[in-house]
Amino acid sequence: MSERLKTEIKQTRPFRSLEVEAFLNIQITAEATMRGVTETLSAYDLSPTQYNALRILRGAGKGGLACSEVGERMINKDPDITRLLDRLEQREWVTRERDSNDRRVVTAKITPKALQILAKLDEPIDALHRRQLGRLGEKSLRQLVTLLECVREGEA
Amino acid sequence: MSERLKTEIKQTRPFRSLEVEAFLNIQITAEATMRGVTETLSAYDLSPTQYNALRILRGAGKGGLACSEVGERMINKDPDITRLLDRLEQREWVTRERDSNDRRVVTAKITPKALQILAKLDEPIDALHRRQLGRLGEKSLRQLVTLLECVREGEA
DNA sequence: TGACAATGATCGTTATAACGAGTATTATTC
DNA sequence: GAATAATACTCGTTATAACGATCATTGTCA
Repeated sequence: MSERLKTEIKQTRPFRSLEVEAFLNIQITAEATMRGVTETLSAYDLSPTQYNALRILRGAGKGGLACSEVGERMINKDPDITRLLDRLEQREWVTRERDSNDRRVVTAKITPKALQILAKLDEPIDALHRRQLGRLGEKSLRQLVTLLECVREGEA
Repeated sequence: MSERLKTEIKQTRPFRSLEVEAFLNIQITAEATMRGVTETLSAYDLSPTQYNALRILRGAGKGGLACSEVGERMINKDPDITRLLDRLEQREWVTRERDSNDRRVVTAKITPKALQILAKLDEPIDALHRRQLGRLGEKSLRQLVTLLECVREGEA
């Protein structure tokens, strides 16, 4: 961030406390780092939410995952997984079928077509993260991760 | 965050790199801390975006602020400030008028009604941030802020 | 076992976000 | 000083998100 903008933030947002400053910094940094990802994904007409869901399904492997499990693992808890998966199914990036054991459950699986797209995206996305965060070096990154995990401790 | 969930994240999202781990931690923490704010605001039927805009206009003082300036200072760069302000104006939280010097510019000002609501929200929101972040203590919070600012340095 | 609660997913509806195109006003350039 | 570009905002449209209500299936317990 430029000195100009940093100064402007301090001036226009007179922090009432260090906690508020930290909160805003988390939000702004999340937004700033996400923006690059969104731009990279736009080449494939893929939203961050959709990308997140596909990454989760890839991670789940061949067995697929129940819709509700996908929802729980999403970064932003989308309250309507059904229609998110509807859209992914329409594009043939996901298949769904009812579980035979528990017929309430619908299991979603990622298709080879989507796996190909994800494979193409891996390199650019990794490179982007290295550009955005690599500068900090291993020690600072570990520190950052630790601090952020500590923030979330209280939510349990 | 519970150990259970932390373990689950490591298992289900096998990080390809420390940078990816940091990126996801930033996103998840931003989402987690924002959730509480959203809940607090819901009592006043106020979205985080609207709240952010009102906070900016309060910070701008009596002179108000051009629509575009509001947009630039928003956390999430809403590409359609017009309709965001439309909705705030309908609820009589904002007034708008054309600048007489430069008639392209529309200046928005916060109303006393909105200032009252913000005043009521200040205490609960601050308390929330203290609950979420206060546990870290001053030293860790400063460290976190510094690290996050450092992440954004590269964006300039 | 039959009533009732809990779970998992879907769908109807409304509000908001996202993407472009369009309009009015001011600045620039030849 | 007329044509062009740049700026600041507005608006039409489509897609997505958010909020509830609903439905089918399974679990619980008297």
